[in-house]
Amino acid sequence: MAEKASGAPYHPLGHVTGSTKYQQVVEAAAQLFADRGYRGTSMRDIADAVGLHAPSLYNRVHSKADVLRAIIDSALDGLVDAQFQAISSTPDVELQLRRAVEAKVLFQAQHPHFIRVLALEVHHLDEQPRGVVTDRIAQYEDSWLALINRGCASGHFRVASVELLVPTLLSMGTQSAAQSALNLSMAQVAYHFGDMAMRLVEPAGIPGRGSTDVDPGASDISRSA
Amino acid sequence: MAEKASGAPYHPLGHVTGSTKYQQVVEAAAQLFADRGYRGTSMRDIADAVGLHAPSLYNRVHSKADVLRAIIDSALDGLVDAQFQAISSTPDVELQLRRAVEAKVLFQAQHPHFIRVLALEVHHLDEQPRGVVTDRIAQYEDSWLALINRGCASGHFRVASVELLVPTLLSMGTQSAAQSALNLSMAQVAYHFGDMAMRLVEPAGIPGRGSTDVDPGASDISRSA
DNA sequence: CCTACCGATCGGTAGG
DNA sequence: CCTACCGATCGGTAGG
Repeated sequence: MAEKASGAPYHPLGHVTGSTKYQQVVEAAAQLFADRGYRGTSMRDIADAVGLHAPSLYNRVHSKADVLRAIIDSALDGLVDAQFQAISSTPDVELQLRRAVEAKVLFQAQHPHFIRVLALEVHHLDEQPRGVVTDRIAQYEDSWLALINRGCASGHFRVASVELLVPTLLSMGTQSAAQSALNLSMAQVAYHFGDMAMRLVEPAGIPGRGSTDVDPGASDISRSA
Repeated sequence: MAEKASGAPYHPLGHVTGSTKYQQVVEAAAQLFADRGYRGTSMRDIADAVGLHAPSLYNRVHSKADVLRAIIDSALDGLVDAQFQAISSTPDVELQLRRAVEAKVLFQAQHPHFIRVLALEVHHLDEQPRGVVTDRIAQYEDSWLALINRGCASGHFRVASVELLVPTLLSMGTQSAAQSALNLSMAQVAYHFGDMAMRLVEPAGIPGRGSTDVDPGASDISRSA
């Protein structure tokens, strides 16, 4: 899926602090894009970060856009893989959800720069590769939707709106800044988010309120503007 | 707080489709920054959007960075105001939380471009104004933390980690794309998110699991990388 | 609010 | 993997 220019072999999840120069370039770019944005980072910035001059970068990559594409593909590879492993690890839908959230939160904590670029910079891709990426993102979100729907169908989950729940689950643990300030391990953070997810799907619902009926007028607040 | 160059009066929440040319500039810039990013948008783009030539923009604003600052201030004004109104509307901490979530989700749905710029482009501000903005964001987040802590102290809420809950609450309804595809009104969407928030704080916890003890090893999943 | 224009920086190429 | 350099575009100014 991702492309490269020279002989460096591509490895989907190989950004565990890369050994090849290509991986070093992609990782340095991910950190810079995450900090300053895609348009706020020049090829000279990336070259400096890996100890090269800007024109020499083009022996490793085809273009700046290809570097962005490699980062986004890598991030998506990790998320999709984590989701696949969580779901295939057990037939228990509750355990699937808990493990899916934990695996996602852990991957996000381990690769915050890639995740941030995926979340913020997709719109800088050209139309064609952007379509491929957004299709893949849609597939990934559908796998979460299907997981929740399975749990609802089997009676293990009860949820007012699957379409509003899934984005909430997907946003969990996205801001790694606050987490690192806590005295919790990544595994503990992941576990807490798993707990929150289970709360959001539990069939018991909210005590003191019998159903999940929609009654928007019950607590409206008069707005100023 | 926000600045302007000419005689246009500044109005904190005045971006209800602006009447003055200054407001038109800020709103057009918000939409462009949200779509293409701050660095991906030129002053010429903004000028085109309001029917001016680029140099004429400087009769309305001091610089491109000032436009970004005005957008971010406006978004923060709206969030802070919504939070203040929700909390001061009732002494009931549960109702405070529900209304705070609803008001926040509603404001986000009404001003998606301003919210997106606030979330994505703060790092393009110069160090001094960025410090002011990040301080204000921290204050805003603290008001959520205090709200949850009040509920926990009074026994109305029970939560495993306030520090991990608050970011989850703050991320609710941030992606307005999925919401608009649903056949729900903004008020209904807000109500659903309010429900989710109440689920996350309810003292009953998760049935079938007695406590909120941390036991990260219970459901670990072997990772590939 | 316009035309004309500036210095700086950008992604990328030439040629070795 | 380097030096030298290109056309394009940027934020912003001059001067009226």
